[in-house]
Amino acid sequence: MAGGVNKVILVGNLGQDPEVRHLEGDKVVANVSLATTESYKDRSGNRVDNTEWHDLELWDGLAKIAENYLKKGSKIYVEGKIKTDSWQDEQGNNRRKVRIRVQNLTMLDARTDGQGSPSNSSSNQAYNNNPSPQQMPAPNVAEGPADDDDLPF
Amino acid sequence: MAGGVNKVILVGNLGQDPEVRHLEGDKVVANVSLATTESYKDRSGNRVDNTEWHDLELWDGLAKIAENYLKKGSKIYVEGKIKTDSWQDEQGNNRRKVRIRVQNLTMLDARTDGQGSPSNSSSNQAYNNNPSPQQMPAPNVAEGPADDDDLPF
Amino acid sequence: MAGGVNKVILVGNLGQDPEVRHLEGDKVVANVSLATTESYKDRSGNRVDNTEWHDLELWDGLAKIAENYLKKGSKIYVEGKIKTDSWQDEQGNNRRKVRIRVQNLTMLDARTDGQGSPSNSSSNQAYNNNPSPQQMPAPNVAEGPADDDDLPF
Amino acid sequence: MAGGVNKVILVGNLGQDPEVRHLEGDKVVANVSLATTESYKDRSGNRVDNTEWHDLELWDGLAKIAENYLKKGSKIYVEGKIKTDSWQDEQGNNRRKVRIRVQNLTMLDARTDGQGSPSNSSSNQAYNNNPSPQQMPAPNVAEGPADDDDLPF
DNA sequence: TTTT
DNA sequence: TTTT
Repeated sequence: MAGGVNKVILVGNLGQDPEVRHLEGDKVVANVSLATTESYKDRSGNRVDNTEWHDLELWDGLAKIAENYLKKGSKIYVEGKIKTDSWQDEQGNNRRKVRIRVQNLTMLDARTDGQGSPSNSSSNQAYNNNPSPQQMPAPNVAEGPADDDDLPF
Repeated sequence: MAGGVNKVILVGNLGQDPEVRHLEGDKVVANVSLATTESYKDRSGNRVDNTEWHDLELWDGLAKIAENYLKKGSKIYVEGKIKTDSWQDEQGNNRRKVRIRVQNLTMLDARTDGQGSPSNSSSNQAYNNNPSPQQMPAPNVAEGPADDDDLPF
Repeated sequence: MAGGVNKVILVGNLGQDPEVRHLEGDKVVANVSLATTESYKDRSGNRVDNTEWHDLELWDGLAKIAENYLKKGSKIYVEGKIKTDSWQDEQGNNRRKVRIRVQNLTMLDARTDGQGSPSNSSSNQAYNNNPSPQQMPAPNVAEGPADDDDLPF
Repeated sequence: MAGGVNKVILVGNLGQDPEVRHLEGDKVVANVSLATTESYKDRSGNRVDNTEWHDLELWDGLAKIAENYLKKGSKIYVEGKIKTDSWQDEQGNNRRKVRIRVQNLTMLDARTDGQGSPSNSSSNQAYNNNPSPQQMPAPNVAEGPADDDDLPF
């Protein structure tokens, strides 16, 4: 035993729409590719962008949030942990893939008009009284069982 | 460009002594393998330990700290960012390796008597010979130029 | 002495325009009031919002960023540390005020057209008048000396 | 509503034994005073220690951990959120107190001999085979209901 | 592959 | 005092 902390905090944009798989037993996984870009000036004073791509894995309630509210370009804050998957490929080589298992997600896009869903702009009234998934993103959601109650309304 | 945050926070123990290389131009790199262990009870009530290994990369002042004060078993707090190195191997395959570039390091071992180590690793010698309580290492060091002043005493 | 970590990570919106003071010797301070809102359902299933207000203190380069780019409503990510100011008030009572000393700031608003503001606050003027793609703000800025170079263009 | 992140990460030492209160309905609260010390050299090259004291509040399972395993001097990692309590004092003045509501706790002391309890040194073997509360701290515990199962053994 |  |  050792105790320990394994925590990742990212703010970035999705490079693609989430890939969501519904598994047996009501399990859901979403895979999300997230870019974090660092911007700095090099010695010559030129601005340089440096982008790191992160493979996120979301389960159950968080996966449903991803499925329903995230898409290519969405900006999110996530908290999670680093997790390395290991396996052997067809040639018998040991392979490893590092992923971020997401434990908390906050959407950072403005929601003034349905986040790119073309129609259905919804007033705040509508948000409180009459939410529907297409209109109302989940601002901050933690990992947990796959109840529909994980959806934020 | 996009702005973004790419932050990792780890608390764990070194699996091995740091590997330190002195490069030309006073540059120093240390590679450190850090274990973070998560402990939980499975459904049958048995305690299960789950260890994740992280490849840390430290430069310059932080690398010297690693060289002089860290060894197998040391417990540390680090803050850094995820960074993927990509290259082609001899067979022409694209390879990727995820590392944590360390930006801040705090030593968490008690320092009362040589961090508990009975024997005489050379780093420990230096550690034990020189310091008096008032001079003991400031266990929290940030990334920066490789001055000797990065050493905490 | 003990080593230690004192880190705060916040994502929220400014409740007011920043208050900026230019001090002697080129020092600049900005005070910013930041709301973080937590949203949950109570037992009766009603959505409840819980807002915490944080007093941020930014110095020099970060203060200039605040002065030039932030205003009431801006959404930001900040990293900093907790810091308690203590003093005696006029009645001789000991008073304490907790502030967040900001060390890193990332702007999270979309920047497509002047950050959504229709009118002409002077900071926004500067923001709108000047920029070409190469000059756009680098939304992620760390604490450091008060050079104009801390401004992201 | 707004989404938002309010996160605090601290590593430090208890200034006093925890103060624990058992409330009706099986609720338990622990108040803990935690010091985080920052160490740096001033312009004259003298080492300066700067200590910040944090008022932590732990509930239920975490409070029991505090009650059973923490004491003056213990080193811990905590994760939590900032939370301001407001009230009126006897003179009718508005008063505010900032506290850290702890959501995660990791004990960082070496466990070689009962964390300062003088006897009962326990090998790792003992840890795996035969743990008893006095010997075996809780390495990493998250906030949750007050089951005895929150105790780590 | 994102974002600006 | 923000935000939705």
